[in-house]
Amino acid sequence: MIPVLIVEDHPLVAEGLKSILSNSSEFAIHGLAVNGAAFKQLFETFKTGVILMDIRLPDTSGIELCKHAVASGKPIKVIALTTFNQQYLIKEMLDAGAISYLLKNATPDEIREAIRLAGQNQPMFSKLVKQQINQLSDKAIVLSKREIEVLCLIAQGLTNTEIAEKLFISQLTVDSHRKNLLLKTGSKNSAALIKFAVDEGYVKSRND
Amino acid sequence: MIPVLIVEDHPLVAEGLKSILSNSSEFAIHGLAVNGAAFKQLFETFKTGVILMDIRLPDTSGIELCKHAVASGKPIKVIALTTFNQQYLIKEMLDAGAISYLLKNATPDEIREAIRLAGQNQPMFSKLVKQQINQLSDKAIVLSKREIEVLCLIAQGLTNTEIAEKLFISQLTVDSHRKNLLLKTGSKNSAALIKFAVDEGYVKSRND
DNA sequence: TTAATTTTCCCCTTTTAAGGGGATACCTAT
DNA sequence: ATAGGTATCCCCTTAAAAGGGGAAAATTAA
Repeated sequence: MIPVLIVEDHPLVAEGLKSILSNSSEFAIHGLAVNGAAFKQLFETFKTGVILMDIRLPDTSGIELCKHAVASGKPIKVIALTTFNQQYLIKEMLDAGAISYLLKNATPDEIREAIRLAGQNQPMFSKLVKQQINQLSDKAIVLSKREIEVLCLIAQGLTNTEIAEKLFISQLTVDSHRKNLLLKTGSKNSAALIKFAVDEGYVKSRND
Repeated sequence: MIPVLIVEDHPLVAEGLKSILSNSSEFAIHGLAVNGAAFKQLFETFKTGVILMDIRLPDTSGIELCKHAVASGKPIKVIALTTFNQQYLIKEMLDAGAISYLLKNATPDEIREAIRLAGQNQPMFSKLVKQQINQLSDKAIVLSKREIEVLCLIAQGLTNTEIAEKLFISQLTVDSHRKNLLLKTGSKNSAALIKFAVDEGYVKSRND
């Protein structure tokens, strides 16, 4: 019996997970956390096993919770289970110590298999996630903290002058950041840049 | 027993739906369609009842399927069940004849209640969807076909000149469309415009 | 303590977008 | 038939972004 802790705020998905795991005697559901606070409480009594971790949560991020879990030193494995297949998030999640990364369109079989594998310390990734990871090693687009900061302000419609005022730096500096953003992301202009930013998860869409 | 037809391509969500409906003797699951083709086939033998309809599907849109179902003249009710709460999609779906619109973070109780109500020809909407509908009547932002066309090309990074060439119209016309887009959406510049466009579902994000 | 990267700042020119107008032809639905 | 919106095209000016450099501090990592 592999103990499983589910972190998932969507009732329907949580229900689906419970359903596909409870039919088998292989897995023992330790509990369901619908937010970060609930997770931390449930995690205290979780000695070993696999954590199915959603990333976008009401009060915090699955990335933070993953770090928290890994830092505890307990023999646990974290499997990310989310709708987002952005390089950015995948990298953060793996850096945080997750062993596997599945998309929410995964089949029940895939999820069960991922849990089994995690128990044997073996990773598993959705097909699309694998592609992203391959591209990661190839020529990863790495934006600096400041660049992401500027990017988000651009997405809000601020001009370089306004951004400069907001960040207490010269407009010329913002100009540079903007130019580097276009260069790094390969975008032709602001419009394409923002499209890219939303696609890659640098700027959150209202629907994410 | 209310017959229910589920149209849902995410296995986990489908599993969740089956689980919350099969525990009760109130509902009879007629079948699960994971795409438009499967739906049309299952729908042929579906005489009456409620359809839980996802919007984004692999081969088609739930909006089209909803129109198809309503056009059949059968005594059926369509409930939209999706992650998207964009005004644009809500309007399209309701225009297509859906009676209710729920978001995928709905609770099992809410979903069961929505099905019951639909059986009595009564609508039900998620809280956030209600807000969107209220705003719809207030001051709906309605973009014309051509404007949406231009908007998508702007999101791809094309300049007005390039868009003009592509659409075989004058650059000045594209200029006008762009100005109207900024005006209608209340955006200050292209960056904010594209952010808005993705948020509202006019431009599809890779993750939608 | 180097080396590498990031952040900061500056020069220049050209292109594009934004902001302010207006106007005509074309659908489409009442 | 006429009104409302759409789509088209045109004028003007100013503001902002894009594209091309370069370079000195400040961090951060090796």
